[in-house]
Amino acid sequence: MTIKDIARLAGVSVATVSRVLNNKDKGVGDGTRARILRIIEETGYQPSPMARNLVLRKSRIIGLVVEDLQNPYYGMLMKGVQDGAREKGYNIILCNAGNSDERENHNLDFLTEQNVCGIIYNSFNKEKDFVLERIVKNKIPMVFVDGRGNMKGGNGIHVDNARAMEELVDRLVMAGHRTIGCLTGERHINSSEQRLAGYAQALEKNGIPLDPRLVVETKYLIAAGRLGMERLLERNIRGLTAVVCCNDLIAIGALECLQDKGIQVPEEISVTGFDDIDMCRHVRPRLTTVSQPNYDIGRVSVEMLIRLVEQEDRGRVDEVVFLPKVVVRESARGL
Amino acid sequence: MTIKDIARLAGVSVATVSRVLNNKDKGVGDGTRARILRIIEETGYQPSPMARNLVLRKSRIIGLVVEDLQNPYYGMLMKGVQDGAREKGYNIILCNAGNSDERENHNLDFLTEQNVCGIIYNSFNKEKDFVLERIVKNKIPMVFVDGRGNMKGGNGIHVDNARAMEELVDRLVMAGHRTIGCLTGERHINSSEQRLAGYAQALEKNGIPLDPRLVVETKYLIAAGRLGMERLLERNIRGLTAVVCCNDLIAIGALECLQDKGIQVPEEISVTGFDDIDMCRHVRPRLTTVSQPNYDIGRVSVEMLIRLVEQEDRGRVDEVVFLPKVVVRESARGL
DNA sequence: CTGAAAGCGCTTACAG
DNA sequence: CTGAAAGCGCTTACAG
Repeated sequence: MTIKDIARLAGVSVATVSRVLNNKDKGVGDGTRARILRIIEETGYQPSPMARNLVLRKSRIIGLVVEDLQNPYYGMLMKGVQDGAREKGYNIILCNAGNSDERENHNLDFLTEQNVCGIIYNSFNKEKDFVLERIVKNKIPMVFVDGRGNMKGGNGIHVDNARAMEELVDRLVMAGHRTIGCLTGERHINSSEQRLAGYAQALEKNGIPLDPRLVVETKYLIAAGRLGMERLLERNIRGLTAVVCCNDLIAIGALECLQDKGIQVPEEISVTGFDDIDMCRHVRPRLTTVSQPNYDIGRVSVEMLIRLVEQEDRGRVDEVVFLPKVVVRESARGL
Repeated sequence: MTIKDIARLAGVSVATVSRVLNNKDKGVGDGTRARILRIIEETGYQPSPMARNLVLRKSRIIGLVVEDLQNPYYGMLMKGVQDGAREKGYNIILCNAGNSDERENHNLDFLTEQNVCGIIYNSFNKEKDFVLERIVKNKIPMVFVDGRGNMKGGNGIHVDNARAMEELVDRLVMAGHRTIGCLTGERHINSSEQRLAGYAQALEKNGIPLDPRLVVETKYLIAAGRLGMERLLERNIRGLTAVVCCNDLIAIGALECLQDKGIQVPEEISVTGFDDIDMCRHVRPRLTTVSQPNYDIGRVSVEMLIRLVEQEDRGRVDEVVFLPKVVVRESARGL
């Protein structure tokens, strides 16, 4: 069943069918239009996206690159992106950024080969500027999710990581904590860097000097968080009563480490996370953390991208900033 | 950069370029081939998948339908499917089956409209036979993952849920448990039904009559597991020392319920899950469960599907059965 | 071994 | 308002 069949059935030319299909060019007689519509309905005809895309010289496929499919944080984001995309008739190709440049290059090859019409990039990692360059060179519209603040040339959704972390630490200080550790992700991960910056700002604001021994760099993984906490503990810092973690996975690892050592949370040490993944509600003590509207972030980013793709006004730079909010549960004392 | 440009640059016809691109029809002079290859290399030319698919009348897009994107169980599965697909140059369109028929129909519309070359279906739900019918009618090759045993006409990967659950319950009985509850998922979910069957078989095998009050139907969700456990407890069944759950989410809910009521796990009641999601290792006590090779399941299913798609021998029915294995952790006494 | 030509299913100026 | 025709970038008989 092709457009030709419909044309034949309706006794018109394919051009006319195409016109009603595209609903533009109002110039189609009401009678003709109705007849064609009825036939399309009856036959269940669906135009071939391949042919259409070929002539339009663009696909309706969006590339979505995330740092780690396994990170539960991405569930909602993906769902938001998908729902938004589907509503407008777009598809998603999902890519795992992983940690290697090779994989990253492979992803980009794949995406351009598939002729994606745009890319949503959520793996911002300062070491990966070559990615940015490649995409920009290819002139593929893109939106960065949670990239760094000054993504010149790219539109973006940002989460004000620094401010949220600052608020969290501020509240900790209000609650009487003075010696607060910080377990970060890898240095090249933007979100981690920003959260660390927020931590530093809060201390400064409260006139507490930042002791570098308080911060230890780990990775966004439970096992790494565990190790990080161990290392922090080994430093034997006097008066340590709280540690903020740059994501939930790290915090959960920290929790486990503390528990293994018989250190009470939050009585002896308070622990906080960031992201509010599902697990936060199910570990004990329940994790106090910072939540971001991930579903919305996903949705807004596709919408932004589609607007970009369809309007072709690629010059404009949009920016939407979300402010995450602190979710108080049980793992931090005094909040 | 199109095939025409390459042809011009190489001083040959597009037909020849196409031949070397497709690497078939050995009939291309060695010199010519080398020259063309070099030019392709130099220019970084990539053939348009749209054009190619149009003439070949098939896409290289695979539809992957899963029951619930949010269920952490799917992470690895998806990864396996993706890796397998990408290796062969296929794309994935991911769909959430959700619970409504409407959504399901919408998914199918979307997938056929996108002209997927095949479907991997992992949402088997007996109430959804209409889905099966639609797909079969459209003659789209598909493989069922963990569907029911007798998926006539469809190839499939099966997990021997019944046998694994039987083994688990068997071991529980060996360990001295005689009164074992069972928290199932919804009745129309195949995996749940099969796991329940395994439970029943183990009891029978051990000569323990099945008390229907011991089984309560819940859903594959933490909150539902909690409620289910509550209901089971309300029945005040004497001598209840263990409860097996048809998935990990339910088990985690059960754990929480028990904990709320101050009932010790596993000292007073043993609890087991199924699936071995990440969280199992991070709840306390760590959850004893049954693990499936999800990554492999994903990989094998794409490979199966691609073979099906490419060989066009759609008559043949393949079947691969995986046997999940029990993972002993802390939540069950005596294993 | 290689090329000219038709065709995949659509869209869109260009005429009328 | 409607149609004939060219063209999107490829593949594949059919000739030679």
